[in-house]
Amino acid sequence: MRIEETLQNSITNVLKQLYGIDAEVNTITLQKTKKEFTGDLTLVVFPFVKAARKSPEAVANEIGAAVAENCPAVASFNVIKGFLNFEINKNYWVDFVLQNADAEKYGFKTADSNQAPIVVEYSSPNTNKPLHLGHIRNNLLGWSVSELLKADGNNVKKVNLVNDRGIHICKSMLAWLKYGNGETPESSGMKGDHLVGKYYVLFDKHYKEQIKELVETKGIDEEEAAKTAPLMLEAQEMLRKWEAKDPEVYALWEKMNGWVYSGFDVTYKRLGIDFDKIYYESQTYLLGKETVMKGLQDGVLFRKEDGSVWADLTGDGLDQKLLLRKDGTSVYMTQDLGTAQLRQKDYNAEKLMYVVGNEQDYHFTVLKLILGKLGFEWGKKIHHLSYGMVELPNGKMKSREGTVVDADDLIDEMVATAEQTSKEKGRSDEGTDPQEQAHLYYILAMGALKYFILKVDPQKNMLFNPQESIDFNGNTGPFIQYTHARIRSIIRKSQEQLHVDLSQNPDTASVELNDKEREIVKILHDAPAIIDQAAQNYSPAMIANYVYDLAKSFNSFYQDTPILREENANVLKFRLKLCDFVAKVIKNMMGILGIEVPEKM
RNA sequence: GGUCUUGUAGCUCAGCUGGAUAGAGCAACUGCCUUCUAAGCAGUAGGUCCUGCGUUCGAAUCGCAGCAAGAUCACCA
Repeated sequence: MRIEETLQNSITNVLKQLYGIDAEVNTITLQKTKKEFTGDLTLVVFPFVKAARKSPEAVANEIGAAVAENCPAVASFNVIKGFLNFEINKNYWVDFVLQNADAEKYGFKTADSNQAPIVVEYSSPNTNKPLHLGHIRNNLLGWSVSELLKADGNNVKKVNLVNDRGIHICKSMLAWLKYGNGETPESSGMKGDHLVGKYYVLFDKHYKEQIKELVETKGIDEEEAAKTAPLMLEAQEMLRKWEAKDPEVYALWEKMNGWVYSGFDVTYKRLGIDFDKIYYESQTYLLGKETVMKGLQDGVLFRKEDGSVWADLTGDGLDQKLLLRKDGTSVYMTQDLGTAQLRQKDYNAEKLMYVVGNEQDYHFTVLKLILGKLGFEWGKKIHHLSYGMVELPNGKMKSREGTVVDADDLIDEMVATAEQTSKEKGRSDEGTDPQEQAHLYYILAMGALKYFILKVDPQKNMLFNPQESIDFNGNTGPFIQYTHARIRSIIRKSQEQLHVDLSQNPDTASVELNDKEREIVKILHDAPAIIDQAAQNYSPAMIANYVYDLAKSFNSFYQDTPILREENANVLKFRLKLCDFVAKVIKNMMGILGIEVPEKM
């Protein structure tokens, strides 16, 4: 039994015996004893002093004495004001290490693949432009939360919904037809998504020129000009043709989307993210339309005079929401009604999770409400994992102002920085395979980037300053990767030079724990609770902060405690076991973040 | 204007369901490589936890009000 549980039980009994207090076991909360006091776990006794009718110190002393009496694992206790600090027997910690050090995934639960899955949608790109830093946060978060939920024992399915249809892609297509001269990714050497993005920008440029011209020559206002500019009319015409499945338009659409997909694939691969299933909006929006029509028939929705279809949410304190335009075409909400159903049908999910920015909070409130009105009970299972925006020092990224941080560029820069940093440290040792070297730079770069993004609480907006490249020192991914590499180096040497047999446990009689070791052991001991907590909060940031604490404590220990130079064979072996345990937990926790850890660096 | 989110050191962030003297990293300043990898360690300095009121034995944490920033309230997605 874990020590917290043992103590909780004992304390519950003691409270009953001493004061007749009936406390639920799980209401007894123990906290970690602060560093400046001696002890491992602390009980705050203030909640019981009233019922006990004694001073906090007296209560703490009485409880402490009784618990120490009953629990062999308690080595001693001390009382400071109303705080009862228990010191746990060294044997408990030592045994804990030896019993768990060899576990491949300490603290991880295994998922039952038969249970209803949590379906996590993330990424959800538009196919008209390449991915940028905002998408990076979404992708890393969605992937990592999925892994986190798996680690906590859930069956998880990762899905992507590609927004492949609509006026935006028509704009790129039109511009390519007009100004592209048949340019392809092959002919230009450009990544497909960037090539298509280039024409999206080009459309906007020419479109703006047309508007300006219209305003100047015809004297109409800008709003009117925007609606009547020939390019816009052509784009809309193209969309109509697309919906009518005009063969030429359709073929072009497939060709250009194909370019984008292969471009995305490269970026996804570099980011290390993947999906179990990919949905395409072009294949789901019709179901949304049908659903709306049915809702209309059932009288849940209503039609306005102009023919548009709406949901009335005024009874829920919200507004009316458009679901079908007067010309019968669908909007964003319409297709989301379709995809949600399809997904529910495909997976019969326990939870439908959407990793989408907080700018769409309103959309998801409405989506759930409308699904409920349409009679879909499972609408309640939708959970919008809402995360904050990535901001630049001068505010939000704006594609029109050219302040977008491109995903591919950023990754390239990170890799270059990693290589440069590595060389400055004189770590580009000769003799190593260049491919291995390149892989190291890549995982360090991605480690820095991923950690930088994931360590921030998802809910909060975060700031990225392109001027100051992401750090490799301090509270960073590479710091943790470095710690891992150091440990692996020690383990290697213990095998190659000292031939220590780690498959046998040491005799623990002579093993004592110094403060640093005890600190590390306690952090390791927390791993299961941290995974649990992080999963409940959908927060990879909690994992990031945990693994940083662990690495930091290890480095402090490493600095002043000899490991390979330890002469007592049992102590040596115990320390190696502890090191190995730390390395594994670092590796596994970083794995949840999607960060690889190197054997050497 | 309504709704939602955020506000902690110069900067970037932790601080979990209320608990002891609010913690890290970066930047600044001091030390430590002949010893297991210095991408490290040890230390100094840096705080009106946005403000006020309330709840509580106890509030950065909970409630209310205010201030500030952001998002949203589209026949965009």
